[in-house]
Amino acid sequence: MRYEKGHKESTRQQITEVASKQFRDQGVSAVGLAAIMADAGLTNGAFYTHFSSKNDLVRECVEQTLDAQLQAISRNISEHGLEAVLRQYLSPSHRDDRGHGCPSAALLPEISRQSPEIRHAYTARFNAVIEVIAQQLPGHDPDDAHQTARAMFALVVGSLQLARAVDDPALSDDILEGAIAAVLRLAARPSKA
Amino acid sequence: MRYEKGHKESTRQQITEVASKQFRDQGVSAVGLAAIMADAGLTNGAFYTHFSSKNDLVRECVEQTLDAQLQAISRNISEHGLEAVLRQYLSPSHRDDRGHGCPSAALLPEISRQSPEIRHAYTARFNAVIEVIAQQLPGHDPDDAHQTARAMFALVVGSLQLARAVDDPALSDDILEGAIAAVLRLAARPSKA
DNA sequence: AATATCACATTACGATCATAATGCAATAAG
DNA sequence: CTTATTGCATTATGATCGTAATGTGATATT
Repeated sequence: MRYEKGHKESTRQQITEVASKQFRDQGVSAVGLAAIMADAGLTNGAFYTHFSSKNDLVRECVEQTLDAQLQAISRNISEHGLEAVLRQYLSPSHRDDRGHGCPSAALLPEISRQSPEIRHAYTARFNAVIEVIAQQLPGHDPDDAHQTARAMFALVVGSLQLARAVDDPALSDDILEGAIAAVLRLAARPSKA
Repeated sequence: MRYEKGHKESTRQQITEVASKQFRDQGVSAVGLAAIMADAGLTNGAFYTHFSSKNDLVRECVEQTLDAQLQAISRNISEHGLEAVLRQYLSPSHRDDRGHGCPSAALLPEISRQSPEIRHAYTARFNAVIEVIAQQLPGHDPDDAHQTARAMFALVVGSLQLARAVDDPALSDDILEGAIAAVLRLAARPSKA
C-alpha cells in the first residue's frame, strides 16, 4: 500500500470534480481523458483504477452534478423561495460560469446522445427536480403542476443556453430578463383552477 | 478541368448537407471530417478545396440550416398559423429526427463554444426568427412581443432537448404536450396590454 | 522487521483527429 | 488537336483519442 486509507476515494472524487467542470466547459466529447487526469494532478494510467471507461466517468459526473443541483435548489427554495432560485439561475454570473453551472444547460443535447444508463440516470434526476418545482405551484392541480414545472424548467434551460450562445451582451441580458418574466407568468395561479 | 461546370458547387453543397445532418445527429465535435467526406462520396483530400477548415464548414452548416429553418417557419406561419408551426416543432417526428431537425435544439450548447464568427452568424439568424414570431403576437407591445417571442423559442428548444434526453417515452410525449400548452399560454394576449 | 498490496507512473497500443503535400485524369480553353 | 486547368484521390503529417500492459515504491498488514 503506497497511499493512506482514504486516498483512493478522495482521488476519485477529485477526478469527477475536475471532469464535471471540463465537461460542462467544453462538452463531453471535446474533452479527453488525458486532459482530465492532468488537471487532477495525475497521469493517463491511473484512470482505469478508478473508472472502467469514459462512459462510466460521464455517468458519475452526470449523477453527481445533478444530485448536487437538486440539493441546492431544494435548500434555496425553502430558504428564499422559487422566484429567488429563478433569478439566480437566470443571472449573468450563472451564464458566465458554465463550468460550475447547470449540467442541463451545458450538456442537454449531448446527454440525449449518451448511453442508455446515462440517459436513465438523467431521467430520474430530472423527475426529482420537477417534483420540487411542482410543489411550488399551489394553484395548479397535480397533473398541471408537473406539466407546468417541466415547461418552466425547459424555459430556463433553453434561455440560459441562448444567453450563452448569442454574441450580443445586451441581447443576452434581455434574454435572461425576459425569461424571468415568462417563467413567472407560467408559475402564476391559472385564471380558472 | 476534370469535371463539368457546376460540379464543384454541387459537391460543396453535398458536403454541407451531409455535414449538417451528421453534426445534428452526433454533435459537432464528435464528427470527424473523414466521416463527412466518406458519407458525401469523397475522400479526405478533397475537403480543403471546398473549405479552409472545419470551423469554416461548421459556420456554413449553421448558416444554411438556420436560413432554411427561418424560411420554413415563415412560410408555414403564413400558410397555417403560429399554433400549427408550434405543434409541428414539438411533434414526436421532429423529436425522433434530430439529423434533419432544429439546429438550436441539436447544437445550442455547442454553438456557444464555437468561434466568434459562428456565434455571430447564429445571433443574426436567431434575431430573424424572433422577429417572425414576435409579429404573431398582436396583443403585446413591441418590446414585450420580442421578450415573449424569445421565451417561447427558448421553451420549445429546451422542451425538445428534454424530450430527446429522457429515456421514458411516455414522459417524453408529456414534455412535448406540456410545452405546447405552455407556449400557447405565453402567446396569449396579456390581461392588461 | 519482513512482506504483500495497490494507487499510481511510465509506456505503448491501434485508431482517429484536423490539416496538408503531391499526383492524376478528364474537361474546358486555346 | 493540343495544352492548361482543377476537382478529386492518394498518401502522409504530428497530435490526440480511449484503452491497457507493465513497472514501482511506500504503506498496511503480518
